[in-house]
Amino acid sequence: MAIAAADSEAGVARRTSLLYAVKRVELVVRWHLDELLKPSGITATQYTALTVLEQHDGLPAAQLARRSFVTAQSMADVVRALEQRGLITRERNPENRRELSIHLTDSGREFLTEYAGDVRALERRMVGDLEARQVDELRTALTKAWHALS
Amino acid sequence: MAIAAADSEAGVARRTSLLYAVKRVELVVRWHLDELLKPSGITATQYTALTVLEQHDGLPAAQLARRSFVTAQSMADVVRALEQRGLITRERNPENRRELSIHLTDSGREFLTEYAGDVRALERRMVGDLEARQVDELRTALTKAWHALS
DNA sequence: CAAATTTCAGCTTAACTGACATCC
DNA sequence: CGGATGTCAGTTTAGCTGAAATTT
Repeated sequence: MAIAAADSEAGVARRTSLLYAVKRVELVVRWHLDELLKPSGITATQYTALTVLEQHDGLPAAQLARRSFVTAQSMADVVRALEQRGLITRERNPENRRELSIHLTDSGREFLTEYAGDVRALERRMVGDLEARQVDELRTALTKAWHALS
Repeated sequence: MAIAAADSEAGVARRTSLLYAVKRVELVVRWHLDELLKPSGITATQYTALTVLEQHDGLPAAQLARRSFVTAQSMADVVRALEQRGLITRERNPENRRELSIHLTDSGREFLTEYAGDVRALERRMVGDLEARQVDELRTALTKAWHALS
């Protein structure tokens, strides 16, 4: 989807709408990420889930869904795919019999290692025209913006 | 869909991935925009097209598509919907007989005026925790990031 | 002839809503 | 019982690809 436009034009320095600015960055980032992951057969959504797991091992699917910004039902498909590829395993949480804790397998960790470089390169390329301080400020601003609307 | 995760967690101040940060802002912004536009029956995509037209009156659909980040085929549906609602008109460009120049109608302009306040409020709320200088830097950083990946 | 615009047709596929069982 | 979690089923719908006509 899209958002409010506004761009500079021959001479006139019109301020780009922030909503539009966020949108287009997200779109171009997604496009690059899709390209980058294409050979692996892993979708960007699946990749996100893996990186979330990397930081929060043992999460149940429902919580993984929240952190990945999809519904639990959608996450079920993602989890199934990742499990079939052997990148994750699920095991009953002994503390809570209704939960299935999800863990990265060695293969899953290897996968993340394999692509970490490319993803980092993408991120670096994205902020290639910014100074380190500006990158930090961008991250901070985005995080604050997210909190403000959540 | 989504992107590389990484967040702060009890104590540990892990740096949030920029890709993840952009993604989640985009998602929450879209959610608010959808809510805001829901009563009007206009989708966020249609709204974007209208704001693009506001700045570039007379654009043919194919160019409108590019600026709205969708294909020409997708834009055709958007344009049809907007035309049916009387928010835009299309007329053959006398300079170029294959083109259909798209123009906002008075009704289209009224629509934009009607929602401009709410959209601006959303944007302001989004950057409510930032100083004016930081907002400008955010806009600049996002624009540079987009250019760097385009 | 290549490139741009428009439009018809068909699809796909990712994510959604709804519903329900299980468990704490 | 309220609130999570997991899972089955069905749907949608937005945007896509493909293809062709027209014009420059």
